[in-house]
Amino acid sequence: MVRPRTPLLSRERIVEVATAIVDAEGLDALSTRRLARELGVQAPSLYNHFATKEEIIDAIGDAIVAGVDLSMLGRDPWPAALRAWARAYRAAFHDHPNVVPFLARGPARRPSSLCLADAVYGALVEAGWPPAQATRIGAVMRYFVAGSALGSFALGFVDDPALYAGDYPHLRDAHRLAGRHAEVDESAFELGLDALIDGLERRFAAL
Amino acid sequence: MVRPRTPLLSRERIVEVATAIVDAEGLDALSTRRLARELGVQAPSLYNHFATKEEIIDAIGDAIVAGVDLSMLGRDPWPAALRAWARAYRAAFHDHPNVVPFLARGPARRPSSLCLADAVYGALVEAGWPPAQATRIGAVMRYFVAGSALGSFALGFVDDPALYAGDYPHLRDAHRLAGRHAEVDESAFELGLDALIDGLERRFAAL
DNA sequence: GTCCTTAACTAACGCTGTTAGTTTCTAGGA
DNA sequence: TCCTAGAAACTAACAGCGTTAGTTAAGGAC
Repeated sequence: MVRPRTPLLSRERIVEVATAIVDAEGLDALSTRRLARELGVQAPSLYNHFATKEEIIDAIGDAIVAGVDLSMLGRDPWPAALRAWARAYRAAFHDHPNVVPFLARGPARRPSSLCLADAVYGALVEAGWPPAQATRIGAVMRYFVAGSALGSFALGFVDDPALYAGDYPHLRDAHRLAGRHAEVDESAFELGLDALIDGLERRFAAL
Repeated sequence: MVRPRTPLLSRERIVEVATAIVDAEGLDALSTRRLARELGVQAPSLYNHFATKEEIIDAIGDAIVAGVDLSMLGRDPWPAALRAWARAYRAAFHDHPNVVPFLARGPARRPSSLCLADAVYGALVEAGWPPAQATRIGAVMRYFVAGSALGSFALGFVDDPALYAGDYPHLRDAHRLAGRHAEVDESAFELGLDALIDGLERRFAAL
């Protein structure tokens, strides 16, 4: 087959199928040949639409971040806005955990990441935070949300009492965490978010 | 060359050289052939000491986490201990940023990670935190530290005013962040740590 | 109608992690 | 002291990887 009557590929379709593969089987499962096969095409054809495989993953990340709701920023009072936005941010990551290590790494030239940073920073400055502090709060929130999405804390513990019995006296019941990982991770996120915003509000009051 | 009189390889030596490669050139630069070459050996020889390449990276991670100071936990008052430990944890990650995406991912069967979890959880419970809360605080701290080590926030911004001028009204000065990334990331970490522990102390007082 | 660009192709490069099978040395037991 | 088992190196090879070069035909612009 040479140039078909209607194009077989588009950036959108490539990103869509690539996202499905990564979500289902992880970043390592995404190879150019595999992706091309699912698109009904040969691998080198992808290079008509993306310069490198990394650029494809970048586009996946951009699409995910673009889906984060930012409407509360600059509209609601900053503590409530920050809280709601952090939840939306985490939810977006949570739906695509396999992309998080890539997302959180490296410079974010991605347009939607910049848009997000702009909205958060802008909302904080308009609320009365000094610019230098607003920058740092943006960083803190990214640290916390990215860290919480990077991998389940609770799933880090294996459901096998024998593993902990001997050497780790305080982890006697840690094997039970795996079964309740969703609840544990969720409530830990909420606890951290509450404590963080609480601490920030006190600093804001003392400005 | 066949079996030499004294072994050329040992797990320690392999991990040492592998760590140097990853630190200097990133995870992608670590291939079995490259690692073997620097060890003066052929690639398959590595498989006499490790079952897979992943196991080698796991050992790198274990060595890094094993270097984190835990002595303050259970000795100092919990807020001070938590703060000092978080700094030590971050510093360990900071020295090996290329390993963080791997470290923070997946189940931590690594002995030193379990040892660390045991110490943090134990210190909190002994200080008077209810077990369920202690678990969540451990998770929160891992979220925050891992997120902060995963990638520089400030380096996410390129030192080029033109990139932000048009579309991102609040990021007019963002291009200056790159030049001060160490200071910005450090002070953001300290701000977040302060706010977080502040918020936790208030919750502790209200128990 | 001509010409340039686009989007597909085939063939190939050097690299990757890993396995199989071979060889030789070391360590331990009879 | 000899024998054996296992350890630790090797060579050769496999399938798959990302990517490039060069080819071909269709589409759109003048």
